[in-house]
Amino acid sequence: MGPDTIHRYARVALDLPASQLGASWFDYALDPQAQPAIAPGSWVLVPWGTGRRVGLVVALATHSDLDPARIKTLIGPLPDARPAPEPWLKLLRFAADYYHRGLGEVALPAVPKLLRTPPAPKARASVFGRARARFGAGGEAASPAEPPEPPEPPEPPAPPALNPAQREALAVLEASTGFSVTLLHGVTGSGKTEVYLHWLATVLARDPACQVLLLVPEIALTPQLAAQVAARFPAERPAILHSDLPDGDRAAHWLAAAEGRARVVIGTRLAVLAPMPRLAAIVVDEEHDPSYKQQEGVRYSARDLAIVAASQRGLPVLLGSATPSLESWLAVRRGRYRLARLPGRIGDAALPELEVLDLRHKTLQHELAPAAVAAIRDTIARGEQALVFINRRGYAPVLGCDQCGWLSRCADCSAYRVLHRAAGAQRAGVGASRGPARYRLVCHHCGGEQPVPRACPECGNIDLKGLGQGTQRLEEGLLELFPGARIARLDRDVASRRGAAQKVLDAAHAGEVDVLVGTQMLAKGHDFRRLSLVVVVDCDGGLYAADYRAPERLFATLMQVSGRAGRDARASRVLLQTRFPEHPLFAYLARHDYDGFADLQLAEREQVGLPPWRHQALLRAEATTQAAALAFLAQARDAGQALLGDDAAVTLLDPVPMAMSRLAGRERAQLLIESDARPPLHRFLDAWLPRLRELPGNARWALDVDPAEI
DNA sequence: GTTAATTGTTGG
DNA sequence: CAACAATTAACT
Repeated sequence: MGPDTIHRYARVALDLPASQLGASWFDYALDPQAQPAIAPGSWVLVPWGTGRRVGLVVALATHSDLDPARIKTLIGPLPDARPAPEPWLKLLRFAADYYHRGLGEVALPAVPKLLRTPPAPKARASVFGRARARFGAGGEAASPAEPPEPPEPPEPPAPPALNPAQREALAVLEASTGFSVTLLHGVTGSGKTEVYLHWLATVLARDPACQVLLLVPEIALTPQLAAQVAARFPAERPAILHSDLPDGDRAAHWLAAAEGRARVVIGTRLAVLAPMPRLAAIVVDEEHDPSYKQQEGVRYSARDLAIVAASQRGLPVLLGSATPSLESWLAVRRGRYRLARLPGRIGDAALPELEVLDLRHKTLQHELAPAAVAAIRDTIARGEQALVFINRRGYAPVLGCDQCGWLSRCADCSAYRVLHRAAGAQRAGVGASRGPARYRLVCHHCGGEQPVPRACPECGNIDLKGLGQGTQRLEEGLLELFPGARIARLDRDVASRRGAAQKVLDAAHAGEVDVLVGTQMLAKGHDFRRLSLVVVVDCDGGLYAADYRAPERLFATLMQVSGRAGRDARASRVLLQTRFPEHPLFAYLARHDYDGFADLQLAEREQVGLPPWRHQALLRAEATTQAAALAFLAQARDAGQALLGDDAAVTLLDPVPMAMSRLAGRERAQLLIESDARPPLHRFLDAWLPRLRELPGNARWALDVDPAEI
């Protein structure tokens, strides 16, 4: 095609499920005279059905295979939007290929809703202008293509001195040029964040216009990190990106990242898909955390995409963790990633003593072993804090009738509805059936709620009992065991009220809490000064679970929650309650021996051919009946096997119902695809997916590459 | 014989 | 995916 080629059509990617649609872009007629501004990477408005949509131009073309009568005319460029930067498009193209989705499905959800909503025809000011004005002063005055004014070299406050291990890690990082992946393996409290900040300071100082990206696993960790960044780099205003941001803020911060005005971007997994034209370095904190894997829509791994982005752009990326993922650990063992270690805690702090409490043949009080009760009592008496960790929120995991065996099953899911005490309700008697208005049954999977039945629906028994322990009941039990102690609870229910979580944390930091009870939320990133005891109520969930990743996750969670103890040089203890004290996981944990545990897990997985040695994709299907879901997958497998012939590079397993086979009234099943190498797997998927569209039946399906939960 | 709910089709 | 049409189920 010469420079004079007349492009009559634009190929536009839209946010539509391309794999089931059979097209990853749509043709629109283009008037070359009227619209010279439209090129690949342009954001445009197009007519779609009765309305209009925002799309991304992926190519221009001289002709279309479509009947010209069906082709509509492109409305025009999206007012005030700047073209998508090429390095960003390159990452999106990779993600679309790798996860087998259309470019539009990847690109459009990566843009804040406010910026990709077609403006009302009579709109006066563009949302882009407003978003620019909202982040930082004066940024919107810069001419479009120009990089932002280089900020004055900041005068950073004297940063804390690094210990030898931190200095060595920093030296490893600073020695890197071009693409490299460094795994920073540092025990809890070893000062990983300080290494991040020192490293980013040198990167930012090298080029006054460059940008850095810091990924964290949880929204709750962003304010803390943003405050640290603001203190260290007073001249920079970090852009914050996560899904809980109000629409206006999200647009403003995203645009500041996209236009290079924000030099430091801090965010959760979705931040990896923010365009950053002058990106120079990436940090992925707690890289092992399962939250980096998106669990709906395009199921990408933000950690993996961060590494791809770094590789495409020739940048260094730093992965930090106390318990690295086995994927990263294997890459270190293979020499693909560098390893830097922080083996000890900073200052005088020692790692806590871990003890396993055998729950068998013990009389428990509120599911606590006598030794745990005694340890909590001693801790309170010394004026120190205890953390009691339990992974189930609510009052009791299930309501049951001991006359006939009835249990509070969810009508729409294969799960039990959890007994919850209503917010604000004070301690109410003992049994759940007393004071019916104070309690309700909640499904943690579909959100369905119902009042507690007055009597057993099966046999009419009045005396229904909450079985087992949740955070609410444990809080109640602790109040009973330690009258007068200040007890605070933190879980998703508490945190759902705006500011409530911060209030609990502030109180804990201020020393106004003796015992903290809670879930995962308490395990991550917090630095409680007076905390000298951690009790894990139940470790057994992950020990013999069906999911092969369960031990890895349990090890990481226990390490993380243990790490809350003894951060200020006090002697500290961690008590792990279990009915399987002989399980090898505990021995590694007690020795703080991540390497030993990881090597053992890797060896086990190699033997049975699981990731990270082999590669997987998962086809999920849902339908009104389990039979329909399974039938769809059986046809899919047959079609796939026909494509494969006797090629053994890819294995299709039998369709099976999912672990949670029924969710929100839909029956779900899955089909696992395995391969020793990625290329044949992806070649197969490319050939296979278009066929699935042709299959009869009304199952909904979606592919998950590198599934996290099986 | 109408309305509501569910399933299917279409979009460039 | 969302809008819309077509078909089926639920009712005074």
